[in-house]
Formats: sequence, structure tokens, C-alpha cells
Amino acid sequence: MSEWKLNNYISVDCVVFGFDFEQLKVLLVDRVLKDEKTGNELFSDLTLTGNHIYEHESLEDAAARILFDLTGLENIYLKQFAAFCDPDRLKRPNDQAWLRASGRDPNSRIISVGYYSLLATKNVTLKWKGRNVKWYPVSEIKDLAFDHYNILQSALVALRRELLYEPIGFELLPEKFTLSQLQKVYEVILGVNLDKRNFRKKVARMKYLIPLDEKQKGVAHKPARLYMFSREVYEKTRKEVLDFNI
Amino acid sequence: MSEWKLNNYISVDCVVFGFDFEQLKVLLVDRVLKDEKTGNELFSDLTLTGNHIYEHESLEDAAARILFDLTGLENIYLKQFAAFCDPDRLKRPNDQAWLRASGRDPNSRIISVGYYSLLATKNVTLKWKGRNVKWYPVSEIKDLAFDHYNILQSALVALRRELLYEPIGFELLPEKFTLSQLQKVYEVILGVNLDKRNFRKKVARMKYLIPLDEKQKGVAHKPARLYMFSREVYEKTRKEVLDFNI
DNA sequence: AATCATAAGTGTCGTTTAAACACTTTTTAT
DNA sequence: ATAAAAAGTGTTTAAACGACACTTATGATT
Repeated sequence: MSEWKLNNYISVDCVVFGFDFEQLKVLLVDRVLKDEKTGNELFSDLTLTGNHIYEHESLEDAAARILFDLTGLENIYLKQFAAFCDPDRLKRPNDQAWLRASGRDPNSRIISVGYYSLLATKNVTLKWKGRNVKWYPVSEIKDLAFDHYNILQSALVALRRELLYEPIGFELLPEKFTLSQLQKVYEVILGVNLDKRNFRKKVARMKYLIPLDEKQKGVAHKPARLYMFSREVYEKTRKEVLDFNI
Repeated sequence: MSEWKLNNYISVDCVVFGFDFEQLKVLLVDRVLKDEKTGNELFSDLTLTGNHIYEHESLEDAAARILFDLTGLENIYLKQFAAFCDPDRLKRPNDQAWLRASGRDPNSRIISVGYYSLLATKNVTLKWKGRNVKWYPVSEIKDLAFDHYNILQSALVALRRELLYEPIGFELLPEKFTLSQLQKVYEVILGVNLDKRNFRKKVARMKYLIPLDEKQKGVAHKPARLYMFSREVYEKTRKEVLDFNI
């Protein structure tokens, strides 16, 4: 057993969550491996969006870069949630073939740090035209390449927990949103049904949720009032709000 | 800017928290650098306990190994809380000298994954006799080597948060403990004073806190009833308990 | 043996939050 | 004009929170 391991590679995997007012989605890349000579497709599966880090780049910067390359957006909500390091995490046959085909030592060890980010899908125009990147409903995903299914599940757990205790639901919505849309965020991510009146009573206590003098337009029902999230109010009041749920 | 970075080193840093019924403490190593020729001490400062990972070892296993080497204990509570990757995290003069003296390229990049662990100091006999490892009160620590002060603060934030939402206070106490000792855990870590009667009402609702037919001995006051934590009851009831504090 | 010092242990009340529950209103589409 | 769709709104009961003070059991001291 060597004292420590050289040639560990560090990569960042981004679990890019998106919300379209109906479902929680995640950005996945279609990984296609073709036979070098014949050009026949050997296999095709899906991966999270990820990349190795540059030499003078922090993990956070690498994650932001990946997101920028995908969406052209900056200052997206990004949260590191875990590091993945199982020595056998890239040892499945497809993954080994993929590593060989892309010129990497299939025995090298790649440690990956996971970030999740939150977006409203309608804010996003996917930029990474060179590859096949699309939104997929999280609930329909059965398996992914590498250990990415595991990473995704781990991101989901972290997201649920974060959502329960921090105001991050807004990050999955456009700047202006309705209370029903916000409620749906909680319902979809936590997998529960919430009572509309109780939900509204609860959010009414959140000072950082600012009602606007503006309503939905073009909907075939009573138009809802729009709200926005005020980060300033949140930062100001977060210390007061800290209560100890022992 | 290279496509990705070779020769990243991965290490694990363990923030080993201990509790002695009075204070929160942390295990630190006295890092002494001596001049190669004269043997004079060039500097001495404190680091967290950490190590590089072995070739076929997961991060979790590496953290458990470090803990075992320190204390001889297994199955200690261990929680990964963050990865530290700032490209300049080892660039202070002492750190550079230390890396050179220990035969490492001072320009190599070391990415460190942080774990914190929880122990009752009275359960522990420190084993790592070769080096100077001791408990230090967390509240008295002003600076540490490398970016370890930053890592420690980050561990503290993670610990406080975890303590608010999960029953981990027990991990800092002996198997059998009194309610006042448990209350003290919360008070010290969260930095608050709690009302004894309200605290007891609250913990009375925790089914996994088992009162024993046993009392403290040898104390110069009314002896307290002893309790223990039941992991089985906790696992059974945790799903019921999940409520959504939206 | 009596007293002291120390921490354990215990209950009430007013306030806040949680959870269950149904109807009216406003808009667009037909 | 009417229908369809989602917005918006209040009450009641139960549980939890937060503030607050005295009695009890033990070992130490005299």
C-alpha cells in the first residue's frame, strides 16, 4: 500500500436542477461511444455535467465555469454537497471503455466533488451545442453512467434538507413568481402535498418574500399576485430567525 | 491553463471534536520544524489531524484509519462536511517550508476533504505517541497551520447545524449520561443558555432517549438519573418524525 | 450528628404555531 | 352568458414554546 497516491484526478460534477413549474428536472449529457474504426455506436448513456478542474482554479470556480459553459449564466446558486471517492466508482465496463477511448488511464483514480445548482428552466437556453445536453425529469431517471446515479440521489437528499431549512426554493423560479408556484416547488421536491392556506400562513411570516403590485397575465383563471425574494431582507433577518429546534 | 491538473494530492483532514462535560475540544497536532543541520526549532504550530489517502482506500476509510491510529477506537461518528481546494491554501511561508522539508513539491496542489468526528474525551486514550497530539479548547484557538483554522470553523458550522436537526449530541458523551450533560452539549456547541425545564420537556418527546434504572454515583449532590441513546428506536421513528418546517 | 453546598428534578400559564377544513372571486375560453 | 380553472381567504382545536421558582438527595464540612 503506497503512502499516498499520485495521479489522482479531481473533477467536479454539477447536478443542475431545473424546475418548470411542474417537475424537478436535471441536466444530463448523452455520452455516446463510437467504434474508432467502424464509427458504429458502441453504447450511449447519460452522465451528469462535469469536468476536470484547471490548474489554478478552485472547485467552486470550476463548477461555475461548467454552468457558464452550459447556460451562459453567471451567479447561479451553487452548493457543494459531497465528495465521491469510492476506488471502484469508474470500474463498470462502459466507464472503463470510455476512459480508454478518451485517452485516460482507466486505472487512474478520479475523485469528484459534487455541486448542485438550481435554475428555472425557462431562464435557460442551453449553449453547449456540441453535445447533446437536455433536461430530464428526475423522477424518471433509473440509472446513469459512472456513479452518477448515486451522486444524483445524494444531491437530492442534500437539496431536500437544504430546502427545509433555508430559503432556496426561489432559486428554482423566475425572479417574479406566484405563491402557488412556490408551493409546487416544495411539494415536488419534498414529495408531499401541502395545504394552500397553511402554506400561505407560513410564508406570510417570511419577511423576505416581497409581494409586488403586479399580477399574472394571460391566464384563464383569476390571475395570481407576483412575489419576489429579497436577499437583503433575508440577510438582515436571518440571525433573528435562528431558533434552536432541539 | 492546462486541461486538467495532474498530481493533485488528496488528503483527508479530521476535525476530531471532544467533549469533557465542560468545553468543546479538538485534537490538534504540534507541528515542529527543525533546521536540518543545527536541529534548532524553526517554528512550531498546530494542525488538525490528517493524512493522505492510500491507493485503494476511500475517503471515509482514510478518515476512519486516522481516527483509529489516534485513538484505537473504531465505529466513531464521522461526517464528511466539505472539500477544501483553494489553490493558495498551502502557500503561507511556514506551510511552504514544511512541504519542502517533508520532501513534497511545495507547488503541488493538495485538495483536502474534511471530516468531523465526535467523541467523549473520557473515552479516549491518545495513542499516537510519536507526535504531540493533544486536546485544545475550541474557544481558545486563534490560528492553525495551513488553512486548518478555516477548516475548523467550517466544521463548527456544520456541527451546529447537524446538532440542531439530528440527534448527534450523544456522540459527545459516554454511553450513559445525564440530562444535564446532554443539555450542556447543546449549550456549549450552540453558544446559548437553555432552560432546564423546557429542555427536559423537549427531550422527553424523543423516544430514542432511554431512561435507565441507574443513577450517578459519588457526586456531592442529588445523583442524576442516567440515560442512553437507542439507535434502533431512532431509526424506527425517524420517518414519522420528518416534519416539513417550510 | 448537624449543617452546608451543589446540582437534580419538577408544573403552570400565556403565547405561538400547526393542522384540518370549504367557499367565493377573477380571469379566459367557449 | 356560461363554464372552467386556479387564486385567495378564516376559524377552530391541539401541540409546542418560553418564561418562571422551589424542593430533594447526596457528599463534604464542622
